[in-house]
Formats: sequence, C-alpha cells, structure tokens
Amino acid sequence: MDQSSPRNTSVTVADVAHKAGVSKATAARALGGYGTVSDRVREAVTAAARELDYRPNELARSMTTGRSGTIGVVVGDIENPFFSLAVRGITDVARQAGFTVILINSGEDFVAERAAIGTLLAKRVDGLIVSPAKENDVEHLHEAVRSGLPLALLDRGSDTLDVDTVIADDRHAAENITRRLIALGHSRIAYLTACDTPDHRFRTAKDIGTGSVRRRIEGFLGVCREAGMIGTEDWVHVGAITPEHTQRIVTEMLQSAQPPTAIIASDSIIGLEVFKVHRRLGLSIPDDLSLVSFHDADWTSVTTPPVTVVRQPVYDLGATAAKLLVERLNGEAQTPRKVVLKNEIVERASTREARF
Amino acid sequence: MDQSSPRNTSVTVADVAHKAGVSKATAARALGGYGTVSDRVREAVTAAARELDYRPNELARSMTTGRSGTIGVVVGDIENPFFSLAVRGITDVARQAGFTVILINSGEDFVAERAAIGTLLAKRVDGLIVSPAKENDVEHLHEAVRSGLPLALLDRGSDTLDVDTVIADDRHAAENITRRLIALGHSRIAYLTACDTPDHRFRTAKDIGTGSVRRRIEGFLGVCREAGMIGTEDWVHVGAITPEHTQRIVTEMLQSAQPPTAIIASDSIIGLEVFKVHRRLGLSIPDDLSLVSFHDADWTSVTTPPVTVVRQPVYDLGATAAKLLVERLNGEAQTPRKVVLKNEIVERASTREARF
DNA sequence: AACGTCAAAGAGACCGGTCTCATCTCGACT
DNA sequence: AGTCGAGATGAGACCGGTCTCTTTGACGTT
Repeated sequence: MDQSSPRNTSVTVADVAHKAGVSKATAARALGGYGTVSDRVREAVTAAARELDYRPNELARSMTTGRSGTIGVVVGDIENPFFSLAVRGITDVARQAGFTVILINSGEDFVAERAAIGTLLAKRVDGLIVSPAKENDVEHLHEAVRSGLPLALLDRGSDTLDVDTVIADDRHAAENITRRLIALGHSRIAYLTACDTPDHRFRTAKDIGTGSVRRRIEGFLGVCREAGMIGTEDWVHVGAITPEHTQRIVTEMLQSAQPPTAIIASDSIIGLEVFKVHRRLGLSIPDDLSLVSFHDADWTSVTTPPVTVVRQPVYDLGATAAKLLVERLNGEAQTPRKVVLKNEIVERASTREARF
Repeated sequence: MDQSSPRNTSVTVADVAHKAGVSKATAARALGGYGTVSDRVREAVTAAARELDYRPNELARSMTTGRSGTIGVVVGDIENPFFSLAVRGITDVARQAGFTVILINSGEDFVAERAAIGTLLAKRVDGLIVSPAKENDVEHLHEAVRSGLPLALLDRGSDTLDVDTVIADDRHAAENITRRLIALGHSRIAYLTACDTPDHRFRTAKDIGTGSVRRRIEGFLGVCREAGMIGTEDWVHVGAITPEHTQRIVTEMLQSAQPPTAIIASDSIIGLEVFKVHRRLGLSIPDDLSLVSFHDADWTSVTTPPVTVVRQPVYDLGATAAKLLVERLNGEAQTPRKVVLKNEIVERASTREARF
C-alpha cells in the first residue's frame, strides 16, 4: 500500500474527480456530504479518494466558508499551573465541539498580548478566549469585537467590554479569608501579587490592571477598613513577577521591624516561594506566620503544615469560557453572559491565631 | 477613528488597491514587501491600507505559499507539569521563529493521537512535534513523514522513525538512582508508572509502549539484575493512570506482607500520590520508605522531607525539539538528529539506608 | 404525445492572497 | 539617434476548496 510513496504534492478534489470520472463539483459534493449525489457516484468517489489517500485541505475550505475551525487562546503563561489547568478545560470543550486551539502566551505583557491578538486575527480564528493582562488596556480587544470576532474573557473581566465573561468570585474569597485572619487576631496581614505598578509600589487598587487581582485586593482592603485597620495599603506588595523577586520581597518583609503575621499569596507560584523563604529563614508556619494562597496547587496539600488555600474552579473556568464561546459560534447565544463561579476556601493548618 | 465601525466584511488587497488607485498586483507588492515598487506608490498603498484598517488574510496567503506558519504539537496532557513546561519551551522558540502553535492533548491515547495528527495534517501545519504515546504504533506518524511533513519527537523516540528526536537520558538516570538505592541497602524497590499493559500486569519492558518509560524500566531492571536481585519484574507496577489508581496501587503495595522499602515514581504526579499515601498510612519517609520521583516538580522541594528527584531538562526538551523543527523548516537541516539531554539527580532527604 | 417536476451532474465563479508574464517608461550606452 | 536593460506597473492565472447556476434526463401527469 506504499506504491504511491513518492507523492509529495497533495491530492485535490480535482484529482479524485478525474480518477472517479466525474466533475470536480460532483466529487466535492460526494466528499463534502452536501448537495445531492447518486449512491453509485458517491461510492466511486469515496473509493477513488481512499485509493489516492485524499485529505481535504482545511485551509482551502476555510477560505470559502469563512470558518477556520480554530479558537485562539491567549493566556499569561502556560507554565503556570493555573493556566495549564484552565487550558485543559478549554481544549477539552473545544475538541468536543470540533475546534482546535491555537495557544499563545502573553507573559502578562500588554504589548505581547496585542501582538498575539493580531496574529490570531490574521489566522482568521473563529473565536477568541483571552485572559487580558490589563483590564483597562483592551483597545485591541475592542477592535477584535468590532470586526465581529466572538470573544470570551477568562478569569478577568472588563467593564468596557460587553462580552461573554467567566470569572471566579475572587473578591468574596478575599473578603472571607481576610475576615478569618482578622478573627484569628492578625493585624499585620500582607498581600503579595505578581501584578506590578510603574514604580513597583502600591497605592490604590485602581493601579492594578489585572481584574481578578484587583478585586481580591479590593476585598482585602475593604474588610481591613471595616475592621478599623488603617494604612493597610502599605501591606500590599506588588511586583512578585519571578521567584527571585518574590524571595527578595518576602525576605525583606519578614526581616523588617514590623513583619507581617500573615501573608496572602495571590497565586500558587508566589505561595510556594513564601513557603520556601519562611523555611530558609527558620520561621515556623503557622507559629510565626500564617499563610494563605490562592489556587489549590498540588503542593499545598503535602507540605508540613499543609497550606490553607482558596480553591478556584480553574478547570471549569476554562471549560465554561470555551462552552460560552462555542455556543456563540454556533449561533445559540444572544446577549453576552457573565458567569461567576464559586471559590471554596480550604482551611488547612497554615493559619492560626496571631501571636504577638 | 471609529467611523468605519460597521465594517464587518474584511478588507482585501483589492480594496486597498482601489483606494490607492493602483492595481491589485502592485498593492500586493507594496504590502507584501516583495517585487519592486516605487516609493511614491508604496506610501500611497500603506496609507490606504492604514485608513481601511487592512489586515492580511493569513489563510489566503498560506493557500498559495503552502506555508501556514503553524506548528502542531501533540502531547499527553497539558495539565501535567511536565508537558506544560515542555510546551512553554516549544512556544517560546516557535514564537521567536514566527510560528504559532496548535496544541492538542492525546490523553496518552493512541486513537486520539492518530486523530490529532489527522486534524493537524488537514490544517496544513508546517511541522509537527509529537510525544508519541506508543513507540510501536507510529504508523500515523510514518504517514505524516511520508507526506513530507517535518516531524520532531519529544521525550520519546522510535527506532523505526528516522526523524529529529529529543529525549533525556532516562535509562542512565534510572540506572544511577537504582544503584544508589541498592547501595543504601534496599532490596525491595518498586517502580511505579502510569503506562499500562492490556492486563494491567508487568512482565517485560517490551510491553511498555512509552519509550522514555521503557528505557527507565530497562535501566532499573538491568541494575537490579547486575546486583543479583531476582524477580524484580514483580516490583514494577503499571496502570497508575489516575490519582485514584495510584493510591490504590500504592496502598496495597505498602500494606502487603512484603512492602517495598523504596519506591521510584515515574512522574511527579505519581510521586505526589505516593507521598500522600505514605502520610495517610502513618508511615515515615525516609525511615520506613525511601522515595525517588522523576521530574523536579515544584512540590518536591517543599515537602518534609524534600524528595529526591531526577531533574529532567524539561523546558530544554521542548525548546530543543522546536529548535530542530524550525531549523528543518528553514531548510537548514539535512539528516535527522537525535539529541539526548542530560538528567541530573537531585538528592534530597527522602532517600536513606533501608532499615533492617 | 406533450409537458412539468425534480434529482443528478457539470461548468465555472469565487474566496484573498501570490506570482508569472507582458507591457511600458526612461536613462544609459554605442 | 537607436538600442538595450532595468525598474515599475498591470493583467490574469493559480492555490483547493465551496457554491450558484445551468443543463440533462428519467419519471409522472393529463
């Protein structure tokens, strides 16, 4: 069955049609399963196709149909367990619906994200799932929407973008977790995020471009204010963009005159570094320091002590975003939907009464 | 700048040409940067393009050039930290070289993998990076190669496929780690892998389809044999395909009359479950049980005790595969290259002398 | 027998780019 | 001045599908 090995130039409908002794149009009908074709001809064509090992050229098909069968996905960093799990959710749903996924990492960089959108637009993806790095700078997304491209936002919304959005109730989770820490007597609670500001200092939540994180910080600050705490803004640390940055920030923080008694890590990568640093400094969790991390990463349950986390429905976040998008692509959706999935707080042994 | 908002039908070169008052061919030349165009015309065309917000249709371009600018990547499971890191390596290199990545999970299922290759072939990807589930069943890959599609193999090779291949020296790592365990006095060493056999029992390494794992097991068995151990085959356990499976297997193993004194986990997901089970059973690592895991996942360094691992150059595995593929796509490569990257054994506190 | 209907098949335009080939213009060289 | 060559542009084929429009012919009806 390898006689035709040297064939490198691809087989087209015209070839199949010729071999089957019918016109190109008829062969296309038989192969494409549209129009009317007699059984006899259909068999002849499929036989010819099989013999020639014909494979339809999706590109050419996309050309005329205007549908490429692909979804563009732009996430911060596929290496981050949060995103890899979300992408798993997306790809599972997409494949089920007959779509393939083009994946691009933005590195949480606005410029890279814009370029990614441009690339995907040029590739004529049927739809877009984006986790925008900055909720304010979404002009490139507006543009995509304007050109008629269905868009779904993942984990981060945007007030100015009226499109399908799937987020978790991060504000609520942050409020809850902060309340618990305060109830445990903590008054020096630090919040640590990878999001950065131009001068690497935090002043107001408005400066935080990443929506999910902004909402968490707002929740955190709100509860602190409610509890009568002041100057909480100074306990928010930004710019933990690499493990090295995080280690430096955490080390300084813990060695200062007024070290925090509790730390909330905005993602599991940061949480992991906090855990490593506390060890290196010879501190004890939860005796000297309480730790809460966003994202129930695998490591959080096997440390000593295991870490209290906000368990986000990450897989569902991705799967739901894909589901909304696919429905829209199939014309089943009308007005944009905003889905908010529930977080769950998993209280483990890394949180305890503040001692002081 | 939004006057042209209602434009949903896309702008083509013909539109730009018309607006600039030149022929389609000339406009295409100016926009595509090929052929010769006078400065005056070039400016007129680019101005018209900007004004109409022209975006080239990559699909149409691919149609004639025969290059789609995409690389198809098929991995077992993007949720697995091993693959997400490798994919990060791939996407970084691919983007650098101007390629985008279509990602498909095979779930380590041969049928799904074959379907994935078919899809990618239809989408006319320029090249393929695959981590084949089974090194024997590669007919679908042969077919891809036969049709002239450049292919690079990731983490798993195949003797019958003479293509660019990037693997780590897993056999060597397995030999080393086994030797160390034996030197520590272990004689009941279990090896645990997700790869499965039809009857879920292990007999010979030949039954293991996943090349990297087969080489590890061969290394493991070889060293055991060298050391005069017999019946080692019975200590190899297959089918740890989900956390639940793994927990069941490990629990049974540890509660049997002859429990292992050391376990080698074939990947970090399995290693994690072993760690969880030993805890649940109230055992102590390394007092009751030594543990070694393949893949230096983030959690392995923060457990108590931290886990001895085989640190695989995962990012480089992906990056190198992409590099080889890109070079081939650029016509710089001649004969297929087989790259073997070095593993490193990171000895931590989870391994100790067998007691008794 | 004449006509209408409808399934089946063919011819060819089209999608939006690239690219070959022909034409035209203009400066340089003999 | 006439010829040559290179640069600039236009016309149109082409990639491999889809899809519309037209033609053909078998069958049923009155």
